Amino acid sequence: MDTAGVTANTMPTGPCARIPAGQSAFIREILERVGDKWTLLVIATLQQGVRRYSDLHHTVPGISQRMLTLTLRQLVQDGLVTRTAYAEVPPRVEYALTPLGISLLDIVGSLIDWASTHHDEIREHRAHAARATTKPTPANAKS
Amino acid sequence: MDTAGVTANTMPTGPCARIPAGQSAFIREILERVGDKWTLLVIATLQQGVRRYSDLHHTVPGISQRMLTLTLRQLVQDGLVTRTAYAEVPPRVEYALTPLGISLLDIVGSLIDWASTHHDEIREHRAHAARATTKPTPANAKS
DNA sequence: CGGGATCCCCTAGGATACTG
DNA sequence: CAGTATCCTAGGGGATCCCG
Repeated sequence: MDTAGVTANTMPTGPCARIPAGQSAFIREILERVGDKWTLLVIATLQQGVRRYSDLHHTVPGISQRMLTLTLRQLVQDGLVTRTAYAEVPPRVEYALTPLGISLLDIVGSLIDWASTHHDEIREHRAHAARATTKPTPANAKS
Repeated sequence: MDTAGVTANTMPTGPCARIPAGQSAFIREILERVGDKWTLLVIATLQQGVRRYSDLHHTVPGISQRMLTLTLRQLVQDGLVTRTAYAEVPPRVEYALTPLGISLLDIVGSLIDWASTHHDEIREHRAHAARATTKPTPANAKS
């Protein structure tokens, strides 16, 4: 039974409530930052502490040098990660999260949490989906 | 293997600690679900309550019919949104968040919060980026 | 009104090779 | 070791037309 909204869906007075227009910019921003294929994985790996390039390269499963470099560069540029290069004979470069990066990690944690909690539920839905389109009128047939 | 971990790497016996391998799957899953261009925007719009197709179409700025349809279909299939079609003369279809969708909205809220809090900070970093590569401070080594 | 079907373009991102 | 440069493809996603 859906009928009534779970959390009082009564918003007839205005076209917007909290997220639209103004906030869509933020959503865009977030997606451009962490919505790509590797950023979150790299950040998640860096949560364990300082990591070297080659270290990350084979810790993050399946990432190419190119993508690792690009991802790291963007993260550094955004101030989420620090890059420390040591001018040694065998070059050594270390990457680490900044406080800002760590603060993001917290949110990501929630996201992972959510996914691990509900992913059975979602998979189940996907499974026997393509079923009812939630017909409101059982008496009225529509193919 | 590495020197000293920042946050007590209590995982010396294995190559992975907490996020890698096992969790990367979840990250992947999340990104495939909400990492695309429109999903979060649609969900955010639906937080205001039941919405019709055409309603969404011009509430979400810049979305095409195609993308709206595809996004909604995926959301319905994943059980995040319900689709209710009324067999009327002028067709009417309403979309609404399921409890599952609402639970996700909560997390997204945190994400938006994070973005709105730190986006100045990030923009500032991006601005005068391309600067120092965080040299290991010749006078003092990194902590 | 609420989509489905098509065409087409653009860019994220993989593979490979080279350099300091 | 830690990248950079280049080439190339899959598919995300816009525009357009059509249909029930």
